[in-house]
Formats: sequence, structure tokens, C-alpha cells
Amino acid sequence: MQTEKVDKKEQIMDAAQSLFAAQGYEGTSVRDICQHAGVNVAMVNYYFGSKEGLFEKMVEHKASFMRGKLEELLKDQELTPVEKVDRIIGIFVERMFSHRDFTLTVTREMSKSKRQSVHEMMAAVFFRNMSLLKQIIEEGIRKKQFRKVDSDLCISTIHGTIANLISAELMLKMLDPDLNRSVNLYEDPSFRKRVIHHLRSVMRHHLLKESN
Amino acid sequence: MQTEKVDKKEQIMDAAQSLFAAQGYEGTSVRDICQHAGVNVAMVNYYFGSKEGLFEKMVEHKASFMRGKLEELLKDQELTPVEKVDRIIGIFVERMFSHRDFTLTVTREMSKSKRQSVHEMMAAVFFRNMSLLKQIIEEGIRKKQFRKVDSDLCISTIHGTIANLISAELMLKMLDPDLNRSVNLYEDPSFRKRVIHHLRSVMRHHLLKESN
Amino acid sequence: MQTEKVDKKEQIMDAAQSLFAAQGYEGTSVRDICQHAGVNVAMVNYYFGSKEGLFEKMVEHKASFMRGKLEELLKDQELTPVEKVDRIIGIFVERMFSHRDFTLTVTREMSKSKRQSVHEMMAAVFFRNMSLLKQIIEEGIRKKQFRKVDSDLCISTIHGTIANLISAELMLKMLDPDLNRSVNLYEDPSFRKRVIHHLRSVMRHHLLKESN
Amino acid sequence: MQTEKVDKKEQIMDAAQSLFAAQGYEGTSVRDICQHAGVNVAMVNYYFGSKEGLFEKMVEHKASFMRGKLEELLKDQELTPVEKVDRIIGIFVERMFSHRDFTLTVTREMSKSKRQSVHEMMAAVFFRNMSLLKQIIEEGIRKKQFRKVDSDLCISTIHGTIANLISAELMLKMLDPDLNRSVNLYEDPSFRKRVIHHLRSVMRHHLLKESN
DNA sequence: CATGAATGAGCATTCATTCAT
DNA sequence: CATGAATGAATGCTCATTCAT
Repeated sequence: MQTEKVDKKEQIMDAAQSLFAAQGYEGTSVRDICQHAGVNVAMVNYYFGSKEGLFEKMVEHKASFMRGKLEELLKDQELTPVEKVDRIIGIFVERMFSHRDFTLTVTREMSKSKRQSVHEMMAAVFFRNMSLLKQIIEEGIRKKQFRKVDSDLCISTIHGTIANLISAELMLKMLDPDLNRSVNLYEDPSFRKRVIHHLRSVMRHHLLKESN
Repeated sequence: MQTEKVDKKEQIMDAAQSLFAAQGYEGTSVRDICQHAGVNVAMVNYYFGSKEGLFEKMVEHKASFMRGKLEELLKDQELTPVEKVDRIIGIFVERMFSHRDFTLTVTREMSKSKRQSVHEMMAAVFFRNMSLLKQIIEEGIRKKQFRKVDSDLCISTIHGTIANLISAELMLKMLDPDLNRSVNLYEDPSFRKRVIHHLRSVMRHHLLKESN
Repeated sequence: MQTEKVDKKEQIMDAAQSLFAAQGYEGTSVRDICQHAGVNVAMVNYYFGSKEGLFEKMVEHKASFMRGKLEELLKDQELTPVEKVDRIIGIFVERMFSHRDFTLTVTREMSKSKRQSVHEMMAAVFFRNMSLLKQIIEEGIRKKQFRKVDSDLCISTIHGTIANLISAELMLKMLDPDLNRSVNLYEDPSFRKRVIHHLRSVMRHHLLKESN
Repeated sequence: MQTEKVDKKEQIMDAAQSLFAAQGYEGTSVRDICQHAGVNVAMVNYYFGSKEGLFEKMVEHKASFMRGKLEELLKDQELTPVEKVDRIIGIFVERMFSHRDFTLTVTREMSKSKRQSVHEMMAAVFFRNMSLLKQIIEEGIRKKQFRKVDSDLCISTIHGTIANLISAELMLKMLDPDLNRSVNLYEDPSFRKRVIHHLRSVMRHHLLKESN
């Protein structure tokens, strides 16, 4: 079946994504992935050529969710720069939380020197999204609506805050024991709201010449 | 003899730290570490019991640099809360940049489900420092000098920004090509100043009721 | 359709022959063969039952070139024994050089203990040709034209010399660097002539009671 | 123990030699070799780096028996060229028969294109011995004791005859059923004598201007 | 306290083959 | 008669660890 085939490849990529997130790339064996995906060990090499090929294809496939909306945002003439930043923060939090396995994996593997090509591919995927944010901030500065902030480091602040919340779940729950109430913190709408509100507040205070 | 032993242990931990940072925990073999440290393969198990034991001891040993100064800071009655935050940002940037191998490793391995005990130990190490920062922020709120901000998420913003700068070096250099000039970005004093200034500015705008 | 099938079978056997010669039986994968033959992986098992079946069928099919002329030679009453030996040497050199891939493969695989049936089949193929040569030599001895030579070992000398030239090409070119001039040594008529002349000379001196 | 260590390496090389001879290089697995040698699978990689490394080291180690005596022979001023050839034939037959596993393996693997370095190493090993024989024949020609024969092809005749007898044992026994009497043909002194006598006779008739 | 040798489990990958269509 | 997908066993090799000294 056509659908069957697609399913197997996707099953493998799904299993890979969650196992890579939980155990890291090297900490996850192909056997592990195939067992979770319910397919034969040889299928990974049959479909993806190698474990590394699977990783690359998985990143490419899963990264697609990030593309699209951001470009529209940039072109929208109706929105003010601060509204754009507000929206971009919302999109980032929603997407990175929804795809936290992917976020975790990419964040972690991006800083390794092994597998240079994968490394660069991931940097490029992120770079694309991040440079849009940079353009929006610089647009705000040009329009004199924003202070002359360090746009590159603003990106690290936004992205770093969200990534940190995902990777340091345990520490976060030690700091705020209330968070243990949520069965799944990142799917809890009130937590998402809290994070979005915090980040928007931080950025508004930082970017706008007169704080609200 | 006594010093010899200590040296070898330290050599192993040094080699482990930099290799774990570059290749990850599972991506680094005990043989690799021992070869870099110039010691016999059996030494790791001899001294540390296991590879995992080495990791744990290495984290404990290398984490010591984080302790000390922060407690003094909290007790210092002369400093205002905002001055404390400024100082703490300076300390964090300097230390995390100086010990970026350690930061990278801990950030990455902290989010793995395997090796639960290590996981918890690392969270505890970080928690200790982070909760001091939290106390300072809440002290500022109590003294009506700060807005009623989300202190837990402020910690993620500070820590996440710095960690992001360390782990996403490649993407950062794609955003700001000027950074390629530095041979070693994280040792470059002007870059450190830039980061500290950005973070202090972000936090001051966010925390203080009237922006400077 | 009918021709298509035959073509595909032959394509597979052709690819198999040259790959087995270059890499050995075990060193060549069914996928390799099918890729070179431009057919589906499953075709080998479909047509030949198994890789071993392909090997057997290929040997049988390719061995046909050896049959035919030799029987006529034996029956020819006009030719003297020494003329028959001369001719047989010519035929062997021409054929073994022209089909050096086959010669190489058979020579190599004949001495393996695995795949007993293949082993015996190949020995039988060769035995058939070699026993004709033996009969001719013994005819010469009977007719008192030849010395009482060791006919079995004469066969090894003729066959072994030619086979050695094919399998030790590299060493041969080290001994006589002039041979590097030929792009394809075994297709070079002057080299063939040289080998035929050498072998005829060796055998004439050995067989004939008075050397020419 | 010092002796123990040497023993294990040698045990592995011994097992490798006989299995490579029986099944070919690719047809023999490292597990197979280690099982026969009574050692752990990892020892091959520990001692020899890889299967290929084992092959190379084994060839180098086992080839040593060929060196030594031949050089002495060349220098011996007392012996006439024909006596030298007689002796060299005796030495070759004795050694190649005694080390028929090695002979078989090298003959077979020498003609493969994979593993180029091994290929060249083996050609060099053989070349060394064969070029000595060439020098002796050319010395005989220079001294007008031999005909102007093709010295390069004479080498193929001598080496090829012996190699053929080793690799085509089955066909040989079909030609001369008497040979089935010997439990181990190649260790049977009468067969060795027969082969030596044949080859000396062939070469004497071919080389000497007046046949005996 | 130190080490080279050794181990067995596990790794990613490839194999010849078979299956469903 | 033909095929792309799938399989389980085997491949060479590396791993963290242990052992004998």
C-alpha cells in the first residue's frame, strides 16, 4: 500500500525523534528505534541509508512545521513591529513546546563537532527562522519604535529562554513546586500562557522606548 | 606519589570534560578519554568505578567554581537588589563562558532520561545557584524596587540566554558575521562585555519600575 | 518477451562472471551483480534459485566455449601427436586468455571446501578437457614419438603456466616492466604469441626424444 | 606470560591461515577464526586492528619461510646454473607443498582488486623470490650454458605447475586415481619426488642446449 | 596503586533471501 | 514472469569493564 510505505518511514522517524530526545543520538541504538517503530532493523538502512541519514531526514522532515507562518508575518503591513514580536514569541513558544522532542534533540546535537554536515544543516534550519526575527527587530529600530538594542542577542534571549524551559524541566520544578501539578507541563495551556506573557513582557520592556 | 594520583585523576577529568563537551557523553569512549589524558584504559574504572562514576565526579568537581561568591552576594547588605542582579549576571557570564565545556555538557546531558542519579545531581547543582538568584529577585519585589515579575522564568531567561550563546555558536556567527573575527569568541573580552551589557539591560528594563 | 528473458539471464551471468573474477564469490553481493546487470535484486533468486545456483549455472554456461574443438583434434588422423599438442596449447592460451575472468574465478573457487557440489562440477568441467590432452600425450608415448613423460603433471604444467600468468599479472609486470606498455596484456597478440611459443618450446623439448 | 601472548597471536594467525585457505578471505568470518583459535572475538581487532590487518600480518609472518636459503643459493660459486635451478625447484616444491594453505590463500587473493595494499604486498613477497630464479636463469644464458629462453615465463611455468597441483587436487585425482591412496598427497614423499623429478626434467630439457 | 590483556555484550550495517502484489 | 518492500541472520568492529599480575 502507498499509505503503508509512508507510514513505516514516518513511524521510524517518529520513534527516532522521541528516542533521540530522551537519550541523545549516540545513546539511542538503531535496534531501539526499530523496536519502538515495530519494524525490522534493516529498514533504517533500507529507507535512510544509515543512522545518520535517518537523523538528517528526520530533522528535515520535522523542521517543516517552523516554516511558513513567519514569512507572512514579516510581510504583513498592518502590524506594528511590537505586534510582530509579540506574535513571533507566541508562535515560538507554541511550536517549540509542541515539538519539544525535536527542539531538545536539535538544541543538543547542534553543538557537537562530530557529523559536520548535520551540524551545518541544523544551524541553517534555525538560522532561517532566527534571521526573520532579527529583521523584525531591526525594522522596529529603523522606525524609531525600538531602542537601539542588540538584535542578535535578543534572539538568544528569546530562543534560549524557551529552550532552557524545555531542557531544564527538572530544575524548573525544583524552583517552582507548583509546576509538578501538571501531568504534562508543556501541554498545559496556563503554563504556555505564563511563558508567553513573561517573554512578551521582557521583550516589550527591553525594546520599547517608553515602558507600558 | 600522592600528588601523582591526584594529577592523574584531574587529567582524566579534564580530558573527560572537553571530550564530553565536543562529542557528548555517549559519543565519547573511555579509551578516548584515557588516551587524551595519557593514562591506562583501566584507570577510569579504577579511580571512578565506571564511566558514569567519572561523569558524576567530574560534574561535582568542576561545579565547585560556581559555589562561593553567590552566597556572599546575597548577604551583602550594602548592595541594592538591582546591583546584586547586575553582579550575578556578570558572574554567570564570566563563569559559564570560562567553563563553556562544562556548561555545554551539563546543559546537554541534563535533559536525558538515562542515568537518573546523574540527572538529579546536575539539577541540584544548578538549582542551588539559581535559587539564590530567585531569592534576590524576590527580595527586590518585596522591597517594592522590582515589578512583580515571574522570578522562575527570569532565571530561565538569564541562564537560557547564556547557554544558548554557547551552544549555538555556529548560528550566532551566521547572524553576525563580525563574530568570526574572534579566534575564540568566548574568551574575547569585548564579546563578554557585550553579552553582559545586553543581559543587564534586558533585566533592568524588565525588573525596574522606572527604566533608566 | 522470450528474448527479453534470455537477455536478462545472460546479463546477470555476464555481470556475475566479471564481478566474481574481480572480487571473488563471497566478495561479490547479489545486489552488486543485479545493479551491474540492470535488473531487480529478486531476479537472481527468481531465475537461478540462489546465489550458488547462479554460480553453478554461470560456470556451466560459460564453460561451453571449452568444449567442441578438442574432440575433433583427437580424432584427426592426419595430425602427429606433437602437432596436436602444439594446437592444444594454442587453443588453451587463446581461450583462457579470452575468458580470463572465467579462468580466474574457476581456478580460485575450485580449491574451496564450501559448496561441495559446485566444487565437483568445476573439477568435472576441467577434467574433461584435461583428459583429452592426457590421451594425446599418451598416444605420442605409445607411438614412441614422445619420451615416457609424466602425462598428468604435464597437464599441470600447461594449465598451471597459463593460469599463473592470468592470476599473477601484477608480479609478472614487476618482473618484466615492458609488459606495462600493453593496455590489456591478455588481448595483446604479441603477448599471446610469446606465451604460446614458450609453452610449445617447453613441451616440445620435454616430450620429443630429440630436441629440434 | 610472554609466551602466552605470542601463542595467542600465533594461534589466531594459524587458524586464519587454514580457514582462509579452505574458504577464502571473504568466506571466512572473524568469529570463525576466533572460535577455531579458542580466543575472544575482540582479540583480532585488539591484536591486528582489523580482519584485513590480520590477513596482512599473517601473510608477512608466514612468508618468512621463503626467505633465506635462496640468497645463499645465488651466491654459491661452486654450483652450476643447472644445479641451482634443480635445487630451487626442490626448495619450491618442498616449501609450497609444506605450506600449501599459505600458497593457496596467496595465489587466490593475489588476483583480487579489492584491498589494493594487501595485493601489492603479496606481489612484492612473491616477486622477491621469483626474481632470484630469474637471475639464475639469466646467469645460465650469459654463461652460454642455457638456451636463450624466456626467463619470465619459465618462472610462471615452475610456480604455476606447483600452484596448479595444490589448487586442483580434486581434478588431479580424477586424472590419476592412484593418487587417492595417499591420505595426504602433499606430505607423501613419493609424490613430492615425482613432482620434483617432473619439473627438473621439464626445465632441464628446456634450458640445456643438449638434452641429457 | 597500576597495567596490558582479555571479555562478552552491543553496535551499525549488509547479507541472501522471501513475500505480497 | 517481475518487482519493491521486507526479513532475520550474520557481518566486522567497538564498547565499558574486569582480570591477573
